Amino acid sequence: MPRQARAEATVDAIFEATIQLLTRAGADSLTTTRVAERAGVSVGTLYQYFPNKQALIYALNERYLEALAKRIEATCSAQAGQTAPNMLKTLIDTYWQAKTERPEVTRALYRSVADLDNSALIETFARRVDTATTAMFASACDADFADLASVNLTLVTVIFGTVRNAFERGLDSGDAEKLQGQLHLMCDAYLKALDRSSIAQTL
Amino acid sequence: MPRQARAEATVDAIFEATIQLLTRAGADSLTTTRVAERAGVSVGTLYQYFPNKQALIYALNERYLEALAKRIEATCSAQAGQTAPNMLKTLIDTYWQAKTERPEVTRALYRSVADLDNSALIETFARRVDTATTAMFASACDADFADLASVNLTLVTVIFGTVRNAFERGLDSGDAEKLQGQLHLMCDAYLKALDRSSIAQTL
Amino acid sequence: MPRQARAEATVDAIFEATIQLLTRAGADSLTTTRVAERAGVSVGTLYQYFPNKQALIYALNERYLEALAKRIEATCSAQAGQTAPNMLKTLIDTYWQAKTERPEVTRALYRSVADLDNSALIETFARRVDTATTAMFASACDADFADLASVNLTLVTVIFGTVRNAFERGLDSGDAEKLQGQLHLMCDAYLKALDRSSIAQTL
Amino acid sequence: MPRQARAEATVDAIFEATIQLLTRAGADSLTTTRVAERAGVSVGTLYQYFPNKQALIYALNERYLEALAKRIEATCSAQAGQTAPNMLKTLIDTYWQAKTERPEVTRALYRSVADLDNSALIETFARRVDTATTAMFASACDADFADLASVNLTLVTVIFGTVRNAFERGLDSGDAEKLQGQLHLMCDAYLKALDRSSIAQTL
DNA sequence: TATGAATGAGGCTTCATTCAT
DNA sequence: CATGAATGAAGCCTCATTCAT
Repeated sequence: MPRQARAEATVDAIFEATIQLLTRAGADSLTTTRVAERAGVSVGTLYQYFPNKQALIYALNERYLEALAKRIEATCSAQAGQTAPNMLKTLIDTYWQAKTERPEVTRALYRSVADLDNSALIETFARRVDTATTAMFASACDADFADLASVNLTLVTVIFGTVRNAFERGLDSGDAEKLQGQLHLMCDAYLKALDRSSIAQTL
Repeated sequence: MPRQARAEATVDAIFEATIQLLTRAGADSLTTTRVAERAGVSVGTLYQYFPNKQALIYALNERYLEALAKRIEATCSAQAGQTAPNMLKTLIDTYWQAKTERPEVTRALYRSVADLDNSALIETFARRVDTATTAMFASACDADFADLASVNLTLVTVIFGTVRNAFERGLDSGDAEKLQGQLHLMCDAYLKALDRSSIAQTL
Repeated sequence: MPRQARAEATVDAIFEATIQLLTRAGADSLTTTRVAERAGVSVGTLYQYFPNKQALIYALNERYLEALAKRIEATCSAQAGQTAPNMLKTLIDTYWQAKTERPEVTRALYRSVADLDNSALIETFARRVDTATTAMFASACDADFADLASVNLTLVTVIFGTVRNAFERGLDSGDAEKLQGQLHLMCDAYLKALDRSSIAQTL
Repeated sequence: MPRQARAEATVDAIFEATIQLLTRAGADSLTTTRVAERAGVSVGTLYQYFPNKQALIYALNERYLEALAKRIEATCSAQAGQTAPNMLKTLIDTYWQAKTERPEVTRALYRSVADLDNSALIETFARRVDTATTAMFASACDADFADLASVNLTLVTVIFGTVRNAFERGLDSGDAEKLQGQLHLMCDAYLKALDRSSIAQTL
């Protein structure tokens, strides 16, 4: 147990140090020596846990996406059986919150990814999220989607994309809040439009 | 003028070489020597045109965003006086097309930006686009927006964000097309919803 | 005794692992950790038996040379009182066989010696061999050497040197066999020439 | 010309520095930084001429063997048409001299080779030498070899091997001289023995 | 003005060795 | 006695940048 625990603590410290360096100074100042130093371990130790620098960055992103996916899955479970607008609202707010609560971390991770083949990571994340949100939307008490897959893809892509773009633009909090509101509105409108078109198809 | 022309050709060659390297092998293989080599000039010459490597990447992105902004501005001018749905459709398709027609270049530039303070670039780009799209929407023959700034911000952020996210997910062309259609639908629905709510407010 | 036995087994395992690594991958992949791993013990244990890496390699060579010396001594004892040509033949064949029967091991040891001050080892080995061969040649029933020391040095150096050089050239087995035959011939001729010159001197 | 000349001077300096380090301190103190330092250039420059450390050592050995091969070829040409014993004497003395005149260099190169796949080098060298010595022996005015290839291989292997072994044993100059004399004797005796056996075959 | 050899700081990584458990 | 995680000095190599030609 002490072994296991210590190892975990070490890895945590390394991750934390990585994020700190990434936020403080930018991706190019991220050296393995510096990470180890700030984490309070020797470089050798770092290399005992990560075979190389890329693996460290990869693992960091993996861990972040893992946490984010869990959070979204929790949100989706909690919303099972609710109305679609409620679901949307919760999904938007959760994701927005997640990306915004530690903006430097978010930015740091976006940057760290630059020289990394993270497509596998992204795909895994996307699949998990898609599964969760699809299940949620399927359980909506007030809607029945003709093409759930398509609707789900659209909503997820729009919401996630919008949040990222809002983030990158560096909107001030006023604009951000307004935008968040408008996004709610837009997604709701989309659902209603779908409803109408599906009724039209049914008739 | 021959001097001018030669210089321009050199700079073009350097940019092209940069993109090629970025495309072929990833950001970490982008060395000034390699860029110069592929551009058919010496490193010294490269440094005659760019004070350092960052400046080169910065200029490359600047040039790309400049072209993209011009394209969007042209689209907006061309759509002046049209119906809002038409405007939306054109805007979405233009942006989507621009990001998709040379996907490796798009990806390369996304990556190149990693260790660059490109916020000024982004801001300039955003301002130009906002001006153009705002003017366009203001000229719509079938709509009159109560809070044009807000609507504009929303649409631009949603559209650009969605396209980027779609791009990053690596959607296959079928899904991409579906998504593009749904995005049209969603934006239209948003406009209609605005209309109704504005009427409601007016009453 | 169980203690003793276990220790010996461990040391054997370490030696074996060392040779395997040396054989498989070349001297630069020979790390203490890797040796321990392959030997099925921990690095700590390895350091219980050898104060440092050099000592391990030194001991390995020592052991090899010890075995080789023993083998040569045995051959020499067995040949006591025989004819000189028989002695030569046996000496050549024994040494050739010893270096050839596990060529990768031979090569591995040659390589391992690179950054080692093995002159003491070599000298000890040389002295033992010289003693044994000198005694053997002195007992030849058909010869009486005027300058036994000189003859012995010559024969031993020529034989050992030739075998090593043949080994390094990577001769195919056909050439190797031919060469071995010629070496017999040459050594015999040498003895006869000595004989004649010694008779000449006597007259 | 100045460019070419400077480059050559630089490479020479690097080689010289490498040999110095190799002789002074042993193979494991041979670091690229140290080589560059002693050669009076920067590491970067070293790496402009040699892609990595191994390549440097390889090139050093290549150059040494090239020079040695040339020297042997010259000796062989000079001896064309002479008597076989003269040839032998010259060959032995040349090789002995070459290996002995700068013993630290010889030793250093023997060691440097440890973690290098120099089989190609050795083979090339062997082929060149074999060609030269074969031609020489074929031209002997007093001998006609039934199996020239075999005789040549034997003589070359014996001579080169003996010299190396003598070298490694660290013989004092008295013993060395004696041994050299005995080697002459032995080789001559070998030739005579061949002669007799060939006559025997002819009869 | 173009060239490209030279520079050298600094990054990544390995591995012999130690020592707390 | 054995273990193996931790250490950190030190090696190899890259690459942005300069400057003599």
